[in-house]
Amino acid sequence: MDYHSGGTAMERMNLGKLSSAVDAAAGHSPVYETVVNFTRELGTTVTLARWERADCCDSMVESGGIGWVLSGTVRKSVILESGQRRIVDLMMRGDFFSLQGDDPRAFSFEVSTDEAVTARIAHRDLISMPILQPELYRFVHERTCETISRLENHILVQGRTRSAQKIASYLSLLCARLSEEQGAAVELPMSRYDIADHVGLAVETVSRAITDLRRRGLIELETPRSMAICQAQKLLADLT
Amino acid sequence: MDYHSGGTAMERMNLGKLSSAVDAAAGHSPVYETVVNFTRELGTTVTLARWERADCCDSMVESGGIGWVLSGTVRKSVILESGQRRIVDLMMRGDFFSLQGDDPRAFSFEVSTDEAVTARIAHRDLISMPILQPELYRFVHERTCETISRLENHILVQGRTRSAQKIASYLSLLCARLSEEQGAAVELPMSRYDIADHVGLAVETVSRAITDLRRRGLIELETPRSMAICQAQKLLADLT
DNA sequence: CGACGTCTTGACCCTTTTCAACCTACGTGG
DNA sequence: CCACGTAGGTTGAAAAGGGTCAAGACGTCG
Repeated sequence: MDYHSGGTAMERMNLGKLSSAVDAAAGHSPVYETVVNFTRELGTTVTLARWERADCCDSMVESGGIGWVLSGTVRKSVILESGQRRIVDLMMRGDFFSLQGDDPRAFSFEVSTDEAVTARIAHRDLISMPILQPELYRFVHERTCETISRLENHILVQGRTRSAQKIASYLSLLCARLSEEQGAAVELPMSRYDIADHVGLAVETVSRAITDLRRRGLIELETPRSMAICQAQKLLADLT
Repeated sequence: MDYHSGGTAMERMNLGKLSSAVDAAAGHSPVYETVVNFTRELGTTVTLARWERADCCDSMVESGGIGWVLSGTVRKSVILESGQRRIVDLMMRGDFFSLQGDDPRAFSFEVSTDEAVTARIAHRDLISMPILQPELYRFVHERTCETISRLENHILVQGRTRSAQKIASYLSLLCARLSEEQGAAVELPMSRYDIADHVGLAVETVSRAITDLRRRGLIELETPRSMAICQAQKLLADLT
């Protein structure tokens, strides 16, 4: 077990503790189970870390390699020269992401839920993996392709020209990832500001679009953060 | 050598012919050399195909796996319910992309240059690769991560709020990928319509933005398709 | 309580979309 | 050879949409 040091408010974890972290993530999905198994099988190669809300996980990036999320939500963002923040990706339970230490774009990773547990393999360990653990390396590749799909989906969302379309398709995808059951209320792991910085709209526009969808009865908001999709088909179809 | 059948206007190729296809792609980059070597080393596992302008390369997708471009430009796109086309990714010499036969999003691949040469490994061969050819599989993973970077870059471009910013950052990235030398004139592998469908703007807005950049002296257009960036720094800095 | 962050709403202005026209290059067929 | 159609590109004017600025509501935490 490799104990990583240098995290800000991060708590070091070992594989024994993994179980509790995993149990905390309610509503296991089949894919998520395979990710947990993958993490266990890696043994000492993997580095676990537990983070709290708003923690900056930049210490992960240094050694390169790949990372994934076991619980909670982590966002990948960058600050532009203008001072604006852009969120590039949003990683939730089971999602993988690449860690490139030498990336000139200088992305940073932050936790947006109360807590989050991440795992990672350093670049040096990834190098020897195809020979030592070919099965596991294959799994890495599959998950990496899934990351590509996730990004492609987001490109399709961002490609929408009208704000209501953007928000509708964005929320559809987000809710589908957050909960298997259709129509269930989900706790959004991000603020309106986060959504705005992710889809490329002004906060006010995001707020207006969400209010609009609520008035039309396509979604329901118990609190601003707790959302349920009422008519999944219509939500997408109406706003073509 | 696996001869692929079922391509539309595709010409079957073998590895011997690869050399001529590769030589045709002028201005080799170090990364591209490694991709060519990778292709050669794969031997009979790889399937090559030569396509002509506007060819639809959907036959590639069926067997799943991964593909990459040896010369020319291929775009990955999808038709929305509304009939609009959205271009999700643009692959050029050396770029990899994932092929998922069972993808419900039903992407299609088209050649946008006079000709293009692609290579691919079927899913079934990819499965046995980590054990049989661990070195090469590692290379696949690296290139896949590069694909993630490419998509992330595009998400950043799409996140820009003003059209001049979008087009400026889009063209900067595009020209950097097309030519190593700064300020050289490049032949754009896509029409204004393609650009519009890729960044999420109306064609007219794209045309106006480009004209605007030309008037300001940031870019030069010999023909609408032949473009040179005059002031790379300023092109990006001005439009923050 | 007051300060703060989050979310919402309103009014106004600017940008982009839309619709229309026009231009050029190119290929086809009379 | 020229007329014609088509595809790609550009430009203009009106309409719609989103950004910006300003203000206020709400909950939480010290």
